[in-house]
Amino acid sequence: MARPFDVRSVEAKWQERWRLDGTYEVDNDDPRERYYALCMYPYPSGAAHQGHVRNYTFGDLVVRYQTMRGKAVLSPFGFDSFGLPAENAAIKAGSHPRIFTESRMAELKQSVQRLGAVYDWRREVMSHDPQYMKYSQLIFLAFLRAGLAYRAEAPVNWCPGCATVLANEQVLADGTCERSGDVVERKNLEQWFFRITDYADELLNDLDSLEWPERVKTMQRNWIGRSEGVEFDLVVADDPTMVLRVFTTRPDTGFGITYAVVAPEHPMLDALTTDEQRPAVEDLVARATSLSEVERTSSSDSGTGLTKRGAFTGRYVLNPFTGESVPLFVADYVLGTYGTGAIMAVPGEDERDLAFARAYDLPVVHTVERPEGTADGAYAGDGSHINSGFLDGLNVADAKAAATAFLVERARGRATVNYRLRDWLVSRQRFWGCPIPVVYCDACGMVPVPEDQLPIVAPDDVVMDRNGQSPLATHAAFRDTTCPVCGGPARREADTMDTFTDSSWYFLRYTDPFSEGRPFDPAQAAKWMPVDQYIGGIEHAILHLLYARFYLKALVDIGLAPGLPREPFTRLFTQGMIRLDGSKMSKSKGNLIAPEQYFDRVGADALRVFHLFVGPPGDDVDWTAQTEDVIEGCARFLDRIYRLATDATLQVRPRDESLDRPVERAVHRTIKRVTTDLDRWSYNTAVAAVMELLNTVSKWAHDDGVEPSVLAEALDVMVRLVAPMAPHVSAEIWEIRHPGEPSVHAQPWPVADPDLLVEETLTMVVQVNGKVRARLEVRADITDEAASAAAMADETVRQYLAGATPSRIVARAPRLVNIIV
RNA sequence: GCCCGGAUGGCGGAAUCGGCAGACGCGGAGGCCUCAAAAGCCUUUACUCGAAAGGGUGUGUGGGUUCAAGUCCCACUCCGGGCACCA
Repeated sequence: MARPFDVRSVEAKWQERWRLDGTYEVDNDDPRERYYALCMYPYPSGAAHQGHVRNYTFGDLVVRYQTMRGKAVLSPFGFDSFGLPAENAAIKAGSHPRIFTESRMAELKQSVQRLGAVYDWRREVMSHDPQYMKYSQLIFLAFLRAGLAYRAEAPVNWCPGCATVLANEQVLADGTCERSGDVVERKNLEQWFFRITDYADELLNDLDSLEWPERVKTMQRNWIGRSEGVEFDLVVADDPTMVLRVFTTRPDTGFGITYAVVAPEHPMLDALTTDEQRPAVEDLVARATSLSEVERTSSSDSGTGLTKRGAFTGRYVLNPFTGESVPLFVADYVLGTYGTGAIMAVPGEDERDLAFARAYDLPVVHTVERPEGTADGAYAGDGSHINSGFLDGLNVADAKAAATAFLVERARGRATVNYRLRDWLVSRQRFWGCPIPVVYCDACGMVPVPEDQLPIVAPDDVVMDRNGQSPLATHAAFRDTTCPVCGGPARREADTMDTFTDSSWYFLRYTDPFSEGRPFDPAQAAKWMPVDQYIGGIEHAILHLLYARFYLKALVDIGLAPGLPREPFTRLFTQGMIRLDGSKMSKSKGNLIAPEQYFDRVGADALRVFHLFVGPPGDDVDWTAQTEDVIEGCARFLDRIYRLATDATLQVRPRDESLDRPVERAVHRTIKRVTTDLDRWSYNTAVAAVMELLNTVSKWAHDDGVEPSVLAEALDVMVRLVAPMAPHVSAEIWEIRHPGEPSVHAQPWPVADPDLLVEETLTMVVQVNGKVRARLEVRADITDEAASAAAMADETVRQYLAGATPSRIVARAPRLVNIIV
């Protein structure tokens, strides 16, 4: 393409100028209204790909737009620089993860700068920076003091081939290791946890106040999985001293209990098992625990989607409602980790219980009357109770209340709430992460590292091989230390923290990046928090966003963040993915389209406009053969603005109201459209609106000649409207048109003149029986009566009426009249 | 299996409150400029019947509400994403 200007040198020139000017560096005491715009900090996987480009294009548009609206915009950048890929690459190359990480950060930074995205680089944060680690560890210790961090045994994915722990995403759907192909086992290890479940209710309730996409809020609600129910005791039939605690959300169906189930992990299982049943039970337990979690839950059959495996324990328990003895089973469909690890089974109203009852030939009693024609499966809906003694005739809600009262009185029951959410397991048996700052002393036990000894940094001289243990566990100089309490020999914790802990507070460090002695000064953070606009991928809808919300609430509660809001991100926008040949574009899939070639060929501005224009920002983008053409079209659009705005050859003529007024109206309508579109995340239509304006102005200028003041106003507005979208070319045009004046990016955002938004006349549609038959030019303030009269008087309309008398006329002046005959 | 999205020309998409379906762009067709090409500019482009004037049809499918439905309601099909036995 022949361009009217040298894209590469123009873009390089402005990028250099923005860097030197520091326009987008903001101080915490800036007097302007504050705005915190944030893109999720990236894992440095190398040079940027189109997903990054899309993310930072949106983010930079927000930064530049809000700056033009007069705000002090905090726009920081940093790196989620700990993580597994760098560690694996280092193992493969026999190198150090820092080397990979730092070179990749440099590449990504370079791409981001060539995109023309502007940041306050003084505030850059990297999670592997010892200065950052120091405070990640300090927060951990604060959590520990506050009782929010604790140690417990937990099962991990253990690969016998690699002799190491795998992350869930490294375990394939068939339960094997993605690297070695070995069957992954479950193994119990002592692990660190954070008590996120203490915040379950608040995390759930506060979602209501957030301007987030509904589907993200729904995903978080489901993840937390609050359910109200009753806990009560089932008494063992032949030994009233033994009771089994169960949890149910359907106490009202209690008359339908025909058996009960304990989880294979249940602590009382051994005591509950009779000698003759012990072999069968042990067999079932061995099977359930030897399988990986994936395998245990993935086997299916066609009917219910699930195969239930169980064994009779030899015991019976008493149904508290009927006093009958029902058999007690162990089955792997009951989880040890949820509720009490044991259930009452009601196959009449629960699908899973029904599947088990059918497999083991257990009786089914219906306790809720089902509507006519309901399939003969388990019925979970509302209805009148039957076969239920004192509950008969009650609906589900009333029966629940009555049954709960009954259980509270007769079976040591209590109303309770359970959550699907579990505590956050933060231990990782990894090298390339933030070490957990505790030591183990033979005399004193677990001892926190004193804060003045932070940060605990992993040594550089480690051997990155794959012998199965974290390099930290075998590195004597790191491992062996002295106890801070008694001075005796001690071992350092060899595990590192989940990298989600790093990303749970980086946005706070940005507000006060040089803070010493504490993660951030709450007074400084309070100047910016909460983040006004957070932008990132939908893939972080649950974990990252939930953990970050938990962190801030906890930091406020334990005194590290007094005065801060309890929610970090007011508005969230989740951008769509870029897909190539139907699958997500990502480094791990190796299907990246590098932006560099576009920077060289068409320029960053054209690529930015493409990402804004191609479709709704929240939708996925398919990168296809046509994409190249669309990007060129975007470059063409920018070239046309450039040519028109710098064209000195246009014919000049005197002002003519009838020619110029429509152009002025178009300009101000466009200001209105673009402004509302930018505010409602409709970037594709905002670009389209500017394209339309360009077409209008361009046609007018060429057909009618130019009235200089109208043209100047139109062009200056247009350049300001595209400034957040295509910052380089707009800055260049502005400089040509206004030499010596402040940059377009320092100009105020245009404001629409309300007088020019009011239409004097417009086109009214006349329908006959709902079909459009005529269009009339009418005054904007026409009444319904006058509109109907005008419609009836129209010659074309009369032809369609063919003399018939309308039975009804619907008038919606000034838009439409519908004549019904 | 459950939950959440989505389906509109050849393609990406627009239609903010139930009121002109297809804005804007890509691609296609024709033309201007040129020795020629590239670039640029102009016209045209949902489908269909028709020589034209003009008519008919049309927003995944089938029903419904309404003067009027891409938009609201019911049932379904297909596609994408998330979660996988949460009692």
